[in-house]
Amino acid sequence: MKDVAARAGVGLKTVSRVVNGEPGVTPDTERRVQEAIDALGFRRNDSARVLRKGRTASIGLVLEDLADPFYGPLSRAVEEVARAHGALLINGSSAEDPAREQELVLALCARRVDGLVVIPAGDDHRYLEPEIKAGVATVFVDRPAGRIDADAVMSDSYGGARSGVAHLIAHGHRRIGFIGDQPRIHTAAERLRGYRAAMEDAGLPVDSSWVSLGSTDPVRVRDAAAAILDGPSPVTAFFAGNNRVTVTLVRVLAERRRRVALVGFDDFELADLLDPGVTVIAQDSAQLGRTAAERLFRRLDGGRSGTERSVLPTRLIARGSGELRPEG
Amino acid sequence: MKDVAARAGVGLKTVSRVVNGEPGVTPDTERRVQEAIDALGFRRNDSARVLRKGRTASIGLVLEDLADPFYGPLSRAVEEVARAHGALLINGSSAEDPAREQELVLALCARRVDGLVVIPAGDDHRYLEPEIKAGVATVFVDRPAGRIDADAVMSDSYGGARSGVAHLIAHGHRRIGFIGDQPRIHTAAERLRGYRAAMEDAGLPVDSSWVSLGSTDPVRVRDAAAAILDGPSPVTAFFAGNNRVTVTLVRVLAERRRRVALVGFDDFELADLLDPGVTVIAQDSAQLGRTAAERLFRRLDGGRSGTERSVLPTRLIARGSGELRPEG
DNA sequence: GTGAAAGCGCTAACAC
DNA sequence: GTGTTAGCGCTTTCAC
Repeated sequence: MKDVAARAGVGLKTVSRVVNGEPGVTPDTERRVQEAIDALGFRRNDSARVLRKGRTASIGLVLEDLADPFYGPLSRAVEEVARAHGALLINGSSAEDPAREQELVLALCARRVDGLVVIPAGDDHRYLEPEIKAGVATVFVDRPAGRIDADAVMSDSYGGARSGVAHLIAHGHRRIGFIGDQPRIHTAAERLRGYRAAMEDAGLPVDSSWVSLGSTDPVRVRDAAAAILDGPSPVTAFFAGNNRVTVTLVRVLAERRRRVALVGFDDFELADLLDPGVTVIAQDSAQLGRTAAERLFRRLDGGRSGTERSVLPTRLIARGSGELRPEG
Repeated sequence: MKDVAARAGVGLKTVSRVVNGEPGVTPDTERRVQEAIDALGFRRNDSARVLRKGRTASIGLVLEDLADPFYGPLSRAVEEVARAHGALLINGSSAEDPAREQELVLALCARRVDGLVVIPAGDDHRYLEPEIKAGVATVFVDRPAGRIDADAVMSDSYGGARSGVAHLIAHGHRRIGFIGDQPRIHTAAERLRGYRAAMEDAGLPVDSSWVSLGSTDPVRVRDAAAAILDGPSPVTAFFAGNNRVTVTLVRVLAERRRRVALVGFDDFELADLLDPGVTVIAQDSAQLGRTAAERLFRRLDGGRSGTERSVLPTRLIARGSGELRPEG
């Protein structure tokens, strides 16, 4: 910038004005400056700008896994909102590891992102307290923050699971299995709670052998399903705790002679084209991201209100697999 | 940092040493500094650090759409490599709009990212020349750069399409349709070229009504397929130019009485569970991202060699839809 | 082992 | 309209 000023024979501040489109420069001067800029291939260094202005015009997004189809639309929605506010998106995957989440969040704070959208992997976010106090707007998505009071935007896991299981019960099932993610993950626990509530509503007992929580690794899910189906008290239907589990269960069930009903949490592409189509409790992950990002920018734009929690509704989409009658 | 120094009763530089784990500080001093840091909730401001050091330890990734399943694994792979090199990933979607791509790339350069991984939307990247000259390492992925000489990592679109179409021909098809993305997109053009080559290899004519290039919007693809199937010279098989097209074609073909064979470029989740399973030319998008990111860091670590182009092989996965015999 | 001074590239505040 | 000065928070250099 100094070089540009020298070359154009003007002061530093005049260049700054031109670069930032500020008023108060004669067209003629502006032209000279512009020429110098082009000749030197000058581009403003935003790091210095940030240092001076305090705001980075960037927000951080921490999620579990960029490659998971559930997060694609969410991430995209956050990006769109950020873009509309002139901000860039820096993102990182925690790989569902609390330590890595913290490392990532703190790295983003060190970069002085203006705000943070976090899909938490851990359940203790007290490490964020000083940052939030220092002005980093933070919104949690999909799951609430642990041990601190913070904004959160979530889907109705409990209600969704409850209605999904009730749907299976309404179709005559009495022995229903539940395979979900690790119980320390909030949504997994909530969905399990929804399952239990639906069973209890209908006066049905839950055999502990029907419930399996753990990693969503296909091998684990496959083993769990086999144990439930081949055990002493086999189920006639499954409720799958998420996307990944549903897909694996579709594979497992396709290999079996006996038809087992299935309702999964989360919609997924091509669910309608499978045979039978997979009945799901759909959540709108893009809407989740959009709502969170909008909340974030509202905070950044001065909204100093208390923390809010929003719960977005889910929607049952019947496609066949959840309407199969009990068999065997 | 100044505050920390004051509180600990030491010089600024000593704090800096402690924060960066540099040697030359007595354990006792270090402890005092650490206490002050904790008490004040101090975190180093990386913007200032960047300004001084010149490197940001972050790389930019520009892709078409974060929500597209093809880019998830790619993005994830780039992130993993970046992480291994201690860098953060800033990313943005171009939405296949050249202007937006340029805007995004320049914004990233203004942030002084150390390097750039770009899936180009446009076909003229001369705007990047000053940046590259200024030291921003840049690697193009999936498609080559336009009008500049730059590193690129791509899948073998031509060869893959050619082998896919040859596969259909080997199963008795003589009238094969091609539906692909807009021809200005390099991969789309290459795949079309592969299609033509395979037809020519077999001495088969290509009726111009069999070929349709354009947006991958489902409505557009659906209309194009209908026109080809209901036209005067209907095909007995389709080659789909990408992921999105394949999925739409699966839907279209499922609604028809007559079986039409299908081979698609790009694998996708659940392709094996459809009926018939979808035969695809698979490319390894994670490997694409990994290779590109590694090339990038090799450059950043001083590799000053000339530009390289790598072409990764594709793999035909036969699942049924591509092995259907001509019908009608 | 430690600290003072200079300066990275920019913008805010205030002269001219 | 335009230029000058100070300083954002850190690292570098070099003296102690």
